[in-house]
Amino acid sequence: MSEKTKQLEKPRKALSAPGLRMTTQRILIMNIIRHGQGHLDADEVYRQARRKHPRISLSTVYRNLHMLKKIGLIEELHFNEEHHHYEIKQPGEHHHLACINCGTIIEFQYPLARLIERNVPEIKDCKIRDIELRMTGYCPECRQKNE
Amino acid sequence: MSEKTKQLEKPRKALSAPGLRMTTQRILIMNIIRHGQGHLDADEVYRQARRKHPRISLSTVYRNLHMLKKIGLIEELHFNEEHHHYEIKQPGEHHHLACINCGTIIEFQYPLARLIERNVPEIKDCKIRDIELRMTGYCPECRQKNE
DNA sequence: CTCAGTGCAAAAGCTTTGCATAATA
DNA sequence: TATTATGCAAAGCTTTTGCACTGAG
Repeated sequence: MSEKTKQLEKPRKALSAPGLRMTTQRILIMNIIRHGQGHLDADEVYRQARRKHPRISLSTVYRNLHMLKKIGLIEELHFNEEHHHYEIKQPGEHHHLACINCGTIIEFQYPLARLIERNVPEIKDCKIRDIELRMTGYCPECRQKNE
Repeated sequence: MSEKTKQLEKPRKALSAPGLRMTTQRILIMNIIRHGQGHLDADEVYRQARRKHPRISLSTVYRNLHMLKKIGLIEELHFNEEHHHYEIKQPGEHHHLACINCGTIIEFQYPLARLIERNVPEIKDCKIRDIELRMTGYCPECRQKNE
């Protein structure tokens, strides 16, 4: 529940949290990522940012990526490439794991489709439309009891 | 089919391919990865290798990781961490995508379970037992026709 | 004997950090 | 005005590359 509450926080609200400041650089970076379709790595964000704000520095980009990730506004993805890619965290694919001991359903979001499209050679040239992942196993509690 | 044939090639055979040489370093690295449970990054392989072969160099490790990956003996995994991890490529999870236009089934292997266990906060403390991924979409041919 | 592979050291990327300055709340 | 955030430059890591030498086939 607290997980969900966290995810529903609005960007504006999150960026106005005590101790945070809405600088032009931060807003710019946030907007670039918002329109970036999840394709952007740090350097790409930097290059786009410089078009609007030539004096921005790479370290500012990195610091903001870390910060935005930390407060949950963006997500860091790891594809088959060398660098991290960033995208706005948003409700998307929705998967679940069912505990075979107590029946609990654990839900989570994760952009598996994109990861698979980029990471699995056999799928690289395909277009994924629907994706559904089903897992069974043990929830944290039942796992402990089992061990 | 040729995909399958490729995957069934024995390590020994693959390592004896024309133009390749079975050096002690290469065999050592291969064995370390084989026993590494998929937890090893380049530096870890290097440190373990030095215990048996103190004069081995990091570049040899990197060059062999690339080479072994290229000939399909090991797999490079990208988890939520900074570095790549390597493991022996072996038949494991088996997933598929069904083309909604022509019905073709595209099969592929990918260690999704491990990736999810390491990458998804909600699942980190769970134990996955079964995993099944179903996807629908367009195979490369039908995708082209559609565009 | 040949040429793929190795070790070493240097270079190349990408990311992080220290510090003085600028800007927000 | 009190801090947070920035820009710059330098440092840190991981990974790659050039080159002469070694060793497998």
